[in-house]
Amino acid sequence: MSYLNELNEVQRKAVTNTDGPVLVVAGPGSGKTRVLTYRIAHLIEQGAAPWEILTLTFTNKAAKEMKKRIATVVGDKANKVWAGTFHSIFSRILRVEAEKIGYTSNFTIYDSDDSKSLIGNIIRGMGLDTKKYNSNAIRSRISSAKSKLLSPQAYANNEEWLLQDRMNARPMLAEIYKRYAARCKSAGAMDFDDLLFKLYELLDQNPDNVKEKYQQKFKYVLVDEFQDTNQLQYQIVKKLVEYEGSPNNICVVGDDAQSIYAFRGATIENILDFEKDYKSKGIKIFKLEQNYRSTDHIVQAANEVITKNRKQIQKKIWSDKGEGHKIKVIKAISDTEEGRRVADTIIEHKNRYHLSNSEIAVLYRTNAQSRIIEEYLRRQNVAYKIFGGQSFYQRKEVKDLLGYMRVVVNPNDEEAFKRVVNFPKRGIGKSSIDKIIAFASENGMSLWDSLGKVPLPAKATKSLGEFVKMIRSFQRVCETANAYDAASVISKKSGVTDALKGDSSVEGVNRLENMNSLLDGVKDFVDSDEEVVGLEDKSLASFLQTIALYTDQDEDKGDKEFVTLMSVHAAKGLEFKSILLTGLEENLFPSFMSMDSPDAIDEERRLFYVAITRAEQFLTLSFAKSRIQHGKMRYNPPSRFLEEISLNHIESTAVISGRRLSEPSRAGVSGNFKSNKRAAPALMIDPKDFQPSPSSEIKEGMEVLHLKFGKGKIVKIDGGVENRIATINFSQIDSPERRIMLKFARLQIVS
DNA sequence: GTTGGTATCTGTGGA
DNA sequence: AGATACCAAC
Repeated sequence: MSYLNELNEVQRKAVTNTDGPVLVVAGPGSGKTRVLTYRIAHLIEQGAAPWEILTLTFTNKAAKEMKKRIATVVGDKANKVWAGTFHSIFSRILRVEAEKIGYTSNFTIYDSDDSKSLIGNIIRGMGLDTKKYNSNAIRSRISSAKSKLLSPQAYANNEEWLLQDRMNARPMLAEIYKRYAARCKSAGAMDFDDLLFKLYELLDQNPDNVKEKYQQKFKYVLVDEFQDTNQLQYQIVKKLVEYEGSPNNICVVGDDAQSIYAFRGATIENILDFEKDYKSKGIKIFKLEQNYRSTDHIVQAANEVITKNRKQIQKKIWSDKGEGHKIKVIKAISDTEEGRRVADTIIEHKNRYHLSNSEIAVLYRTNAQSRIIEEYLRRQNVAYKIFGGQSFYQRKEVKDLLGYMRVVVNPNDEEAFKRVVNFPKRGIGKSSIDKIIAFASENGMSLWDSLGKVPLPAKATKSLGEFVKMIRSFQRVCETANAYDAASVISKKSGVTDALKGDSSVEGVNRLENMNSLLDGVKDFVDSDEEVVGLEDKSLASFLQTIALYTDQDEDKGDKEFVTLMSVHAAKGLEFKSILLTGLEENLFPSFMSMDSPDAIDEERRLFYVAITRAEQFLTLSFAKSRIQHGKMRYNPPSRFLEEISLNHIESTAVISGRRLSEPSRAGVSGNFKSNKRAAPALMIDPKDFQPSPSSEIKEGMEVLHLKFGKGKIVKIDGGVENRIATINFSQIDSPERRIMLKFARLQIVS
């Protein structure tokens, strides 16, 4: 058991206390994954059967990584451990038990686009105002209802929720939820929340004692990232663990300070309550506070920031890695300058500290920020890879081909049916489809089953007949063929690839390539000999269920060296020698969505905490004074989180672009990063009196007004047509001569 | 039913 | 800015 020697004392206790309930509070970089994997390995070494161990994670990647590390201790047996995401493990169980809840095992998984589209359809079908009933808002409301265990019936009887809906002028929400659930059911589809909710219902209703079956099967239950679970997930876990005579072998691992998924129903109360819930069962609690990842300036900055939050489990992370480098702050004038300077910093890190690309990551709050960074990395010839954002599976052409596969596997799948029934065009238009939908939902049937029962124009009837025939022929292929052979036939005969072959534009070629990559993906799935418990066949149905829950960061890095670009959310659980965290501005990070809620701000702060604790040695924080957001120039002040780090952790007296940052601002706010007089003078002009002129009208010699710099005279204009730069002499400020990009400038012509 | 255009709005994170 | 929704003309 040499692996026990690789652990510190607390870690070792967390690994070897295998019986009864255990809570491991694990700070960032404290060896959490090591504890979890060694604990599982230890269980197996002590005689537990691998298939009796259930380990729930949030990403496929985490599960995969864990299995790999378990295998280094116990060998191939590791593959028999049930380790996976909540969604993937539960969908495997539901596939087996589908008949018990009125589904078939080839049910479809609706992604959020499918859900949104179906909800939009229902709203329009009910004749409701699509502005009041915004399908995204409705979808997230339904999602949060499910995550709080509210079925449509329970919702309709819940005064609190109904009242909230009335106050939001959306009294029909309960009805929409009811219809949505019914439509999913007749389509043989489950959305992401259903994968949890239906399992809960299955265990709760317990047909054929299915609950006992799984209680007995899973002797040990482990949950990673417990702070990100929602009520529903916790209740399911409890159902599996709690029964008469249960040993309560449940181990949850998490860090309340890293809870960043409240927006999808996660509740920090789960980890806060866990202790209480299992006190009488002899819970043991272990706190991992030593950070093995980062040097001290980074660790202390993180501690400082997180103390500003109100609710938390007391703990203080520490490191013995030495002081390390101070945190560097980049203050950029614009988002493009930020991109340029981020790229410069990366070059510097590579040259001066000999970091390789793979040791560097650029993080941002929103995926939309990646574009500018990308541009400057390309200019500097730095290899990079963007994670997240629009995923491969959300591209139109990929969805089209997937749509065919889905209809073949489950012809009741309404969203897939709508997508492909008239693609390529075969003369089945909106009105025909609307008629079918109306008939189907009135009779509680699927669209597919309604075909032939609805009178349609002759042309539509004929094409629909051919469509049905084609799908049936694909289904026959599927009876014997594996996923790849079936997918190849479908892609050829359905006409989706032919529709693209004529398109020789760059995008067209790209689309065809994407479709081919999808086919390659099917092939990989078929050829892979990796053993996954609960997933034993290579059918098309099996492929679809796998990829529905498959996400972005699964692809291996390969041997290519690149700088990683990703959102802060996506970076959770990862670490890099150098982290560049960008866009630290109010309304961006913290997000504007969080501005009116202290709880939401706390969550943003935890997100910031997650971001900075990814860094091992170098942390660079950047913000831009101006940035194009949603097509408009925005001027956001520096993020409050920057202010929350004390200056002694920040590099070189905080001189940034030649100006001291630490001068107190005029308003008397003791902010380190609040603008001071020289950096950005207070407004000289009342915005009410200010009307910017179109930049195209600005010419040399004119007198103009600037909100902050006051009156100025245009000395000269140079630069290209698209990028005219004016040199302006502002007589009212200290250093009067300024060079201003006209396309960004807001100037009012005086004369 | 299809096509192409304009108007509108929304606007984070992700299984 | 970009996607989507809607509308008018073919």
